[in-house]
Amino acid sequence: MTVTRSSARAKLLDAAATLFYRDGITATGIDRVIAHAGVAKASLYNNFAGKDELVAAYLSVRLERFDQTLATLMEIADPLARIDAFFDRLEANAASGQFGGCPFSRAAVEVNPDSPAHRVIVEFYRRLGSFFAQTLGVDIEDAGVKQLIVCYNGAMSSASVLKDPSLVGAAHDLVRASTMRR
Amino acid sequence: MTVTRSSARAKLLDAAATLFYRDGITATGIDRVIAHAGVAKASLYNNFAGKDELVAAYLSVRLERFDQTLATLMEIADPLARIDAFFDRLEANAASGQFGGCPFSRAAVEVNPDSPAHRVIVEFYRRLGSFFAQTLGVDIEDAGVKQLIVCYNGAMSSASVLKDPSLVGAAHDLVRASTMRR
DNA sequence: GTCTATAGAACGATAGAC
DNA sequence: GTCTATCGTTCTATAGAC
Repeated sequence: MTVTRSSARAKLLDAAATLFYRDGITATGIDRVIAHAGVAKASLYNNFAGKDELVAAYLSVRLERFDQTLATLMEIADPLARIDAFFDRLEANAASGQFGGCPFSRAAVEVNPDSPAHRVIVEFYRRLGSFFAQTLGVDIEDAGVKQLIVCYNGAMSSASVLKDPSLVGAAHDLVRASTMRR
Repeated sequence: MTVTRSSARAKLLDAAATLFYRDGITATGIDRVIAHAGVAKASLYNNFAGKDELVAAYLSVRLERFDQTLATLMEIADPLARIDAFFDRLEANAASGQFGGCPFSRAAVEVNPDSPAHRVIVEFYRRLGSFFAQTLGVDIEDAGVKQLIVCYNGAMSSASVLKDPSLVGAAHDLVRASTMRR
């Protein structure tokens, strides 16, 4: 069995999720990750090619979870109700204690553009745009999609920097009032 | 004249502005800053207490420039035209080659909350909110102000991450269509 | 002399890689 | 655990301006 092997990998991904998101990627050293995971340093390099790959894997886990959320939301038939539910989830997240904004846009500031992590970030925004486009029944290049992306990023960024969850509500109001909903 | 004195400091602030904004703060080492500025390492520590203070000074220069922009915009009497002009400037900036999003929200990801730089970031958002509140003729805690902050952050963040200036235009459309303008 | 500039060595700490 | 590289910082030593 490869129980130990997968366990070390899982513990590392768990520790990475907590530390990279809470303290930042560059500010979090390898030593801190393995200490928090409770594994040996060699276990990291057995499971990942290096820190860059660990960062990419951390974001991939986030992306998977995001996909599941989108799949759940797609079960809502009414487009307007679906978008409402999307921003309701955002508001709930922002109100939670560990909230620190969008993990992908946060990471985008810290990773360099040719990093494997950057590909995951781009993929996240592609899926976000695709979700909005499907819901609005328009092309992904549509202005309405762009407005929703602006509202998402604005909500996450503002609520995070100013530590004020009510800004997500402001973004939600903006979405309700905007032309894209007609 | 104290040409030499102010020159080293100015060169350092110039180099810091370029490198911190383009490559990120943590990714930019002291050695790279002084090499780009063409000054000695001691000159940095003669003019600034350390890297943290240099980062704070870099953001303070940005804040000063932002203040001048706001002062110019305040000369526009009509509130709606003033906000239009604000987002027009954003669009122009985003279309320029060196655009990399809001320097303050970018820095917020990299500096720790008790850093001197963080105080400058908070001050930036205070002045941005104050500008919007004055223009709308409402309190700084008003929902309309929050919506404008969301649009600003959403525009800067989206256009930067996705490298698509048209997202600033989408944010502008959102502002035009929103309830805050009635 | 005093001040600020220069170049560069060297410090301890910590990074990522193996 | 050990390697090497680099981080931010401090210090030595010297040159030029007022």
